[in-house]
Amino acid sequence: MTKRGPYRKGETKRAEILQAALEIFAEEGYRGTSLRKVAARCGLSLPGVMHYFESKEDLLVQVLRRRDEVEKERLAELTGLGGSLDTLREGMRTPGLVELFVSLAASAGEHGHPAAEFFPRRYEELRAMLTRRVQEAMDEGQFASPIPAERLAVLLLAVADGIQLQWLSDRSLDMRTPVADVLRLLKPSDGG
Amino acid sequence: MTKRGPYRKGETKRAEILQAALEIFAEEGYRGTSLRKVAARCGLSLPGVMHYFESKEDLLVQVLRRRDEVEKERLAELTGLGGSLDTLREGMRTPGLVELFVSLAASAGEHGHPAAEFFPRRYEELRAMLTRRVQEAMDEGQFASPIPAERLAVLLLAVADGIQLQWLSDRSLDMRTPVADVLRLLKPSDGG
DNA sequence: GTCTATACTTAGATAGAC
DNA sequence: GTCTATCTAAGTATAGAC
Repeated sequence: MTKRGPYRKGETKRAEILQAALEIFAEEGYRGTSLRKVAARCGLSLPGVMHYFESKEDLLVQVLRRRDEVEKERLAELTGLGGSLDTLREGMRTPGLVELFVSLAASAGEHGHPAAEFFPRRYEELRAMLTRRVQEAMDEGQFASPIPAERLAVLLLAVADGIQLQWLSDRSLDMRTPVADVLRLLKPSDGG
Repeated sequence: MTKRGPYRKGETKRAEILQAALEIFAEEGYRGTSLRKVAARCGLSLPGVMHYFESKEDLLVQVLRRRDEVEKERLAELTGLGGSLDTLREGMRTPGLVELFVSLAASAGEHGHPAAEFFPRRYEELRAMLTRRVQEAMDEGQFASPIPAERLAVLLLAVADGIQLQWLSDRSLDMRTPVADVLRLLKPSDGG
């Protein structure tokens, strides 16, 4: 039987385009990559690609969105906090994707920009998820701090994002260490 | 007497252009702002502006560079760690400048891009400065942690940067809290 | 609904005159 | 040092074939 149910017609093609874009961005960086190039890899013309997306920015955001969905599945399986934060970056280990992520994050404040819809929601969800896991860790006595879980979630997310910025400038930097370090600061045994 | 000494001819005009760019970016965001617009504010044509800069990206980076020099002077006056981290962001409190900063940081890994020269150096300097101040605080007993000062510097910088990413998506977020929170985690009295 | 061809518009870059 | 004119690349919009 042909694909029906949850998949509308054309969804498979759209996914194919996003996949092609993802690959090109990962290989050559997303800057200096025109949509015509993405189209060529799919054997399409530019308007052929634009049939599936409202604008270039829309396509870029959907690349991230797709990436996120894959991550989310993995995150759902995990319960640990360290693993969650690591997973947040694992899908972003290629420079091209990190560049795309950071660059679009810069547009999250522009009204009408697709990123302005994506990022606030994404951050909300991530903070909520992290807050739960921090709270769990505190309940279990793994963490101890007078700072409420919500604020620690903001803090942890900031570390995970911020280290990526530094990593773009210095790829020899290990991205796991800072995350591990904050978590260590939260361990009761490490207090003065 | 006319300006001589350390200032070459044309430096004043270059500064004027950077100032105009800074203002426009602060007012309207740097995206969607063409160089022709910047040129117009200076009473110049596009080539008139390009005479002073190798490319648009070059101009953008120099806007950040200029901003940084102003910050550095303030930073030199401070000795406290919290104040240093706060100052790092105060010059970046307008969304347009934060967007510019984040967006260019995304290009720091591209060889040949002006940002690839600016950001690694900037981060190096900031980490060195923060390392010194963290070490001082530890020596004075204000902080206590088995984690070495260098790594804490990376961590603190990540928090300061990362919170800006979240801020772009949610401007109601207070950027000082997370920085204050990490510093609090480092205080010996807060251990479990 | 899917896709091509074509044309439009903007923006950064460059050449050469003054 | 600055302009006019021009070039090129890229995103966008339209018309229409299938």
